[in-house]
Amino acid sequence: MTREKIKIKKIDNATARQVTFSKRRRGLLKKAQELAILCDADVGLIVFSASGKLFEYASLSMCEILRKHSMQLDNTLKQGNQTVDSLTGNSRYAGLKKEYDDKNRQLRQMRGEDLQELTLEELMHLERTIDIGLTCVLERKGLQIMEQLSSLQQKEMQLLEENKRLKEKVEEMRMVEKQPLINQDQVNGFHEDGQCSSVLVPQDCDHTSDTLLKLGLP
Amino acid sequence: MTREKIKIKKIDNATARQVTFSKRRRGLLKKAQELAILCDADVGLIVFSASGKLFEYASLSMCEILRKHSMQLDNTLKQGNQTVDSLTGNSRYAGLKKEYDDKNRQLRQMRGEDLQELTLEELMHLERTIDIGLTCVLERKGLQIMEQLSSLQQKEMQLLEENKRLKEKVEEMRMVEKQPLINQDQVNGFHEDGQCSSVLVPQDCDHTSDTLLKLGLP
DNA sequence: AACTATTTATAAGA
DNA sequence: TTCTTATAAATAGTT
Repeated sequence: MTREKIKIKKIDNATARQVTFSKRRRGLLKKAQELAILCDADVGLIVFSASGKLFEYASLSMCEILRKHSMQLDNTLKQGNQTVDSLTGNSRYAGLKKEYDDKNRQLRQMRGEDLQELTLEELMHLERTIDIGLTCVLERKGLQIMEQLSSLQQKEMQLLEENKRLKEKVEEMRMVEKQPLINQDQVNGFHEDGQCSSVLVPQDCDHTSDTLLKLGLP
Repeated sequence: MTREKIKIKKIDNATARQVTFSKRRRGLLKKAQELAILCDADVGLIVFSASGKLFEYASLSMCEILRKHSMQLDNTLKQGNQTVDSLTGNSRYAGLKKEYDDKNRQLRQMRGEDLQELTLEELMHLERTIDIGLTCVLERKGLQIMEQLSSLQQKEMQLLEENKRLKEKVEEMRMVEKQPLINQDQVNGFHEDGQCSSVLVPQDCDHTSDTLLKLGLP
């Protein structure tokens, strides 16, 4: 539906997939609502993102929708079968355990463990998956590094400017110093070498330290 | 959305409402499916017509979707009283859910997704983990390939030997053939060109085919 | 997040 | 219901 027609299959690029998910999810929720209102229908829509986040729409409360739905199931199947009750009990744990084991196996295989059971074809697919992951991580790492670099450069500029200002101030005060009869070094916290103690610009120094800490640098 | 723009409110005319329901219901189900496929999401859609008829779409089974949905509710209500939880075994479930979410996140990050939240240090650690995994997979792939190669070479040796034996047999029989007065070609299934029909060595030929099949070769 | 060229979805009519 | 068609909406790729 747009710049280019697409095939309905899983979008490879993770970023594009995420963007499309956001757009289409909104569209789907809107259409669900419109159907409910226009046609006086009861609609329940549940969407989980790949990362497990939940989005939902329900024309009534979702509970009402699910109650009606399980009623229908009872009508259709009528045998003594899996009711919602049994799903909320122990079998629910078993189901999650199964999913957990599966994710755990996938994770271990991506780390190079438990590869014995895999065929050559599966190994090549795994290799490609890992390779894509590595590429993404390297790209993100590069971005992260560039961010920190530019942040540091900016900080450097600020410090240089501050330094310059301070030097000017020192120079200026030295000039003043030569005229009055009383030497005011002790009072103002300045010394002959031109460096400043923290007394004069405590805010700036503290801010600098904070920034470095935020950057995670020693 | 077409010949004329309409307001999103209940359609007065019952017939028009029914027609619109049919059309939009189909559209909604289609979009739900597309979202599930394109974005690797889990989607469950339940629609009741005003007359109470049920229509639904679920990317997994609807039971799975509803189980996941009730799982999420657990997360939201997590601070509820622990006594009831531990009595009903819910805390055990919640714990597993937490572990599951963690594994899932790790897996997604190894695939190069959800990297925004990571620090540079974490990214570098992730890179190393992936790199090690990739090395292991490549090593295992190499082993797998070598195994298949040596298996094929062994098979080749066997076939060459068999070939040699057969040729000797053919030669031998030709010699015999020259002495008797009666030409036995028809009877033994041999021809002048030295090739053998499957009649003479059916076992061997079958065994060969089996081996090739196990190797996954065409 | 905003833009826009296209594709889709669909309201009305047949 | 189904088909057609003019038009409104949704959205893929881009910035």
